[in-house]
Amino acid sequence: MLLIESSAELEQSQQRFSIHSLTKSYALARTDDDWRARATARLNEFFHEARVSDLRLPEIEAKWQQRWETDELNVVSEGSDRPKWYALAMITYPSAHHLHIGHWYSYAPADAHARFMRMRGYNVLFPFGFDSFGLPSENHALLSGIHPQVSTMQNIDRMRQQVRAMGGSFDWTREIVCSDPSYYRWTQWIFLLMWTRGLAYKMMAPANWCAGCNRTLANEQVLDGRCERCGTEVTRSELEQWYFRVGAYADELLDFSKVEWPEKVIQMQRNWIGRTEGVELTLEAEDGSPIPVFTTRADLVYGATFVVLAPEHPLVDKLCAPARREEVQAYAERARNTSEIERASAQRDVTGVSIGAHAINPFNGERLPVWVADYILPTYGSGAALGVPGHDQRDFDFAKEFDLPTVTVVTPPGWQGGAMDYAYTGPGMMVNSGPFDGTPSREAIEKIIAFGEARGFAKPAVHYRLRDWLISRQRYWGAPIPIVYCPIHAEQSVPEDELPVVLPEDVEFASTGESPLRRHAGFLNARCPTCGGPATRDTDTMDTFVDSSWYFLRHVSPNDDQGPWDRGAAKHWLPVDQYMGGAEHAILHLLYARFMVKALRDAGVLAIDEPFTRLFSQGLITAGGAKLRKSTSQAIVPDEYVSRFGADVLRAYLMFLGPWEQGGEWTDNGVTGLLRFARPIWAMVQESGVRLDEPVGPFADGWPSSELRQLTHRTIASVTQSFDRFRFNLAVAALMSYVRELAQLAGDVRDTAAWREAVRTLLLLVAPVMPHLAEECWATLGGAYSIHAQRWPEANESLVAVNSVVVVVQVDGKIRDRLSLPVDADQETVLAQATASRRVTRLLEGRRVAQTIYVPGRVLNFVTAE
RNA sequence: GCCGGAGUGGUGGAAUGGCAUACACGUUCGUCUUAAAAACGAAUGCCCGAAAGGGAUUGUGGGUUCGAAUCCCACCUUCGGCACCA
Repeated sequence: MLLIESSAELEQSQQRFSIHSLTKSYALARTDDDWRARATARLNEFFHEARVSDLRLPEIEAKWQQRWETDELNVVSEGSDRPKWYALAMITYPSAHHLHIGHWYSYAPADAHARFMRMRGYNVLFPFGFDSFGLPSENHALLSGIHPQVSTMQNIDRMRQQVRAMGGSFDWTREIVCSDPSYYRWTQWIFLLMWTRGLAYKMMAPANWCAGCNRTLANEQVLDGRCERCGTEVTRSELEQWYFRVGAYADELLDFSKVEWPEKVIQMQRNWIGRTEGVELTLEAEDGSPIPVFTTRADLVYGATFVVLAPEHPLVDKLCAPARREEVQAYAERARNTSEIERASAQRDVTGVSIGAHAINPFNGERLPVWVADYILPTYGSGAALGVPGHDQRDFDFAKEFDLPTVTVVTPPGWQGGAMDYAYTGPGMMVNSGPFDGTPSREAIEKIIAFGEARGFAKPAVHYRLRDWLISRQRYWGAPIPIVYCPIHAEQSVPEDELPVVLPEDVEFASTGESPLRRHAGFLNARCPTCGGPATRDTDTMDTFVDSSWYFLRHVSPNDDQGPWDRGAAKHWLPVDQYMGGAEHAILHLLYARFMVKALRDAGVLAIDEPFTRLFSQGLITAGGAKLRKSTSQAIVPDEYVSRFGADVLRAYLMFLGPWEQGGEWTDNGVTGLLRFARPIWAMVQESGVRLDEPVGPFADGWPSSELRQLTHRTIASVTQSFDRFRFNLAVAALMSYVRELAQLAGDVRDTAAWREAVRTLLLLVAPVMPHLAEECWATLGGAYSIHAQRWPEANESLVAVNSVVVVVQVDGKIRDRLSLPVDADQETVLAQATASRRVTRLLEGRRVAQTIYVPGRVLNFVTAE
């Protein structure tokens, strides 16, 4: 007989329990028909009672919400000696007039997890904030005439109420509102710090302009050539704008060794940063001007037959032959005016113009014609590229269109030396490459770089797709950029003690969308901090992503007026231990926040490297297949469900829908199932006869006590593990099974210690999911207030351990019987029982058993010959 | 085109090398009711069968293994990210 697992592995496998095996073992061992029938009859009666008991969750919820608030139950204590846990759900944008089901989907599980961590003994900081600057409020003001300040604060009030009604255990004393001067004062302070350190700079550059919103956009805010907010085609316009030098941190931003994030998010950030290693070659134009070109394929340099510059390239003008000037300028003009979306959609249309100049390939001295073409982007690399039509499809198409020669320098498989009808991009042997002929192309890359480096026309170079973060917005409702312009002293920062630069309230919104700051004399006119003479303020405000890239730092000391955060508090609380939020912020917000933290660290005002140690990226909830976005306000209003079923039921339902990271489709089909879960808990508690202020007492041996205790402790293990892994759906499922089994057992175990333990445990395990119901039941049974301040139950390992197993008997891999055996049954016993099975012997009759496989505690497989 | 995730009953989902379909929703029948609703109970993935029982089954096709939803290869579908990026 072949024993698959060693005994050490067996031991391990017995201790290690999967959620599935626990679920399976829920079924009580006692299953004789007689007992089952009686239990069922009792159950019937009991659930009938449950109906009568008339659980009124909305009333209970209001009561406890009030009490928790009065008692400041959720206010975190600074002096605790418990380990700290900073849990944070992504800051909310209060553009909608109310919370929709998507907000609930984000906050309910986050809240449950924070509650779980509190009960596990952590001192949990769990604050809430509003990312309240931004375009929608301003656009709303244009239509309604209501000042953004007013509408924003109204929205915030409403949302605050709703979050409370949800039973969120947020610490409201640490709330922040980004549009409050006490907050944006420090946003401005951070801006100036960046400015001082050269990380904020002003530059004239083509910027993404959205005519719909009347503002510039960061690259990250342009989706498929359109504005992420209003869908208007983005055009490029030459503007002087403020940038944050994110690029300076590109390499460090690629280092994820200090975070435990989902691989998917890390991958997306890597893509976005887009680091490419290559080599920069310097070609020389015939007039002596150096033309740097970037390439990742140094092995192809001998295959270059032309050079292409971006239409915007500064050398175009200088090198252009007089005869071609007119045509080239027209082409460049056209390219500039072509929006991104057109440039992308005109996919295979190859366009370009020769500028009538030549550059020398330093490797072989060949004269290469110089062209401009819009497939070369001014912002990537040096804005110039070698055209290698033999080995690059775009170059190939280009050469074909304009009759430029093609040279093969890397042999394709089976190449006979003829002309190719496509570009070969794979590896091969070097040919037509002077001294490098016969070298495998992969090796040639390094050799050619070394060759060029030794002669001074090549140097290794790294390029990034990531570009600096454009933060200027030509709008009113944002944090003003604290810079003034003096005719004598030019750009000057507003002195720290004059911060914040406050947004004037008496403004008129122009229907054009032009920022009212530009025409507000009181705001515009300032004084030069150096000479005291008249100066003009910068009228741009900062991108709202600036506000949200540091708010988690402010939460540690939200009312500090000496600095953006208190050093001691920051040292204690940071970084955020568990960050939770939508996958749609995987790039923008998370990347900016990481950049900000690194920049602040290097400025010496912060001592952490990463803002968020753990990240949970939750999925989107959809309705009718469409995204529930704040912009498409076809929102489902949760308040209705709250008043009908109770917040606890809605919370539990959202957690039960499926894995949190996957998101899901909203339907109200299954809500009643969760009501059917809540009601028996309530009814059972009423009938339980348990007093929580009395000791549990000594446990009895034997049925039903020991059975019930096993059930209880396996449930503890399973629910705990599920919370740890953010599998809220499984936690709820385990609790549903537990309730059912308890109801069946109730009649047999009343007045036993095991029963008292079970009821107590049930309430504790339910508390994170249905905090109000749990608190109410806890109080009903005389438990010490509050259940949410109790310790999470510990699973007793010896009760969790499985003591009897079902061994599956297979014949040729097909299951033919199941044997119920003690967990320590030896092989002989198992084999004897298996061979005694009629179903097995029948199949083995007349066949020879060639091999017997036994996996202890799991499976016995008879493999027959022929 | 490149990178990554996903595909399991009528539906949401569970199981990550060893009992496929836990837990729910829905459906059918039943209890209660004058009736309906609600509530509760029983049955319920598919095919054959009155039943006992048997068979096929985790997007498709192949492979590895005593054993595959799970690992490998190819393909299909779908979602997300990147994309004239040199």
